[in-house]
Amino acid sequence: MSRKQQLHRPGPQPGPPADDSGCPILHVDMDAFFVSVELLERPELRGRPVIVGGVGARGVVSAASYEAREYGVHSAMPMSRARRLCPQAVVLPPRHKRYAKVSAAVFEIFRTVTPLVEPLSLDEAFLDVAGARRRLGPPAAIAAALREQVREQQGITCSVGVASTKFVAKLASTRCKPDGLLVVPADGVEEFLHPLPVAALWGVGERTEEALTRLGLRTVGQLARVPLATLQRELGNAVGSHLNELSWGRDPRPVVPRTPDKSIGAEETFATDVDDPEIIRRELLRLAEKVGARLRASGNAGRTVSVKLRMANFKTITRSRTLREPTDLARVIYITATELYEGAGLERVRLRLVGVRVENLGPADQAPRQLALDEPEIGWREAERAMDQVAHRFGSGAVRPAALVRRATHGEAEGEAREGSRDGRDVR
DNA sequence: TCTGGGGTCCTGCGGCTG
DNA sequence: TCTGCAGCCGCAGGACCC
Repeated sequence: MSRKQQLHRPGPQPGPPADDSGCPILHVDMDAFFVSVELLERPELRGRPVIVGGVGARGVVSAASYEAREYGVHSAMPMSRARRLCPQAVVLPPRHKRYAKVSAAVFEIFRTVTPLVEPLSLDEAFLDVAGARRRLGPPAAIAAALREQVREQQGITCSVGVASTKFVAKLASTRCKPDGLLVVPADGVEEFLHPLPVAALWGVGERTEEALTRLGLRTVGQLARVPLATLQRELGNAVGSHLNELSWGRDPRPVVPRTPDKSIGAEETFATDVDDPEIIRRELLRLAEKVGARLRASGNAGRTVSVKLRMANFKTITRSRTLREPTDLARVIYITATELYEGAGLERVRLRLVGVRVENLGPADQAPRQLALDEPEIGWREAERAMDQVAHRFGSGAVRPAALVRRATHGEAEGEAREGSRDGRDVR
């Protein structure tokens, strides 16, 4: 579902089985995952162009069926453009909870093979099957069995790349989509990689591709032959050496089942641009509540609060502040975010997006905590935990700060209170 | 054409400190 | 006391990923 999938080409012709003896890494990627899940409940849409994505004025495509892709529709494309390219497409709003449920079931299947499962997103993961060979057979056989189980148990298809490294396995799965399996033998990595366009490499996005094109480099093979020092001079030390390594198929990263979160954030694009500071502040409050609740649910607290402000012309600025102590309290996050917003001097500027993020995370139970002089013994922390419990029992809208419910008390639907702020209307 | 929302990582700069 | 330097940290911006 990524931009990289536009690089997809038909896989190699069937032939004798490839040598998978040096290939313990599997990359499993669900095919058009969000669409596939929707089709489980709407089988009548099979074979038709289907798009899952934001249905608002500023939505983008989250996933497109292969039929829709034939019209040029792809993920991250503005929905307005997608509708123009494929007016007959059926457009469905995303249902992330539903996808998360199917994803969890698929990942359970993965874990019957190996505990070394590294999720990349809801719809893809790396598996290290080196330890499963004696029990389940060679990697290619394990991959085939996995694909079969996912199809049988969940009714959706996936593609699997089998290789010696994560990076090559990922390219292999992209290459054999949809519903495919591709083994890249350890001694065939260069032959596989070098004809590919440079944009196939991890870390080469639009900008880097432009820079490489300016250097006359279009394929991975061409890039591989450029001296390391030249790449580092043109792209920076880290990116230069990273691309040099990848171009030779070198990627020593192991499959890591769980990496701790480094930041937790939330952001919102308004349906129309907003220049009313009161509405912006209310949105910051809503986002701070959301981030605080997610921090507490994950058991984390963070020291750095940052806000993101995107103006009507798409210019984006961020402002951050590091606190003396880590926090997981929405109140602290909100106060800090508001001060950062006010300090940015954008109070009469039209904004299209605001975001709040907390970084420098660590376990909340190990965070030092000093009671402020004016803080009662039972204070905001306890109040917010009580809110968490109410939300857990009755749903996330059951209890909220007064500033976020005023409109609902005027006899309007709760959901509209939020939509109101997104519309840029004054909801005080 | 008109660009979501969740993240990670890198770079450059300036301030602080020993 | 002042200066130069290195290392660290905080901050801001940007590129990239799914």
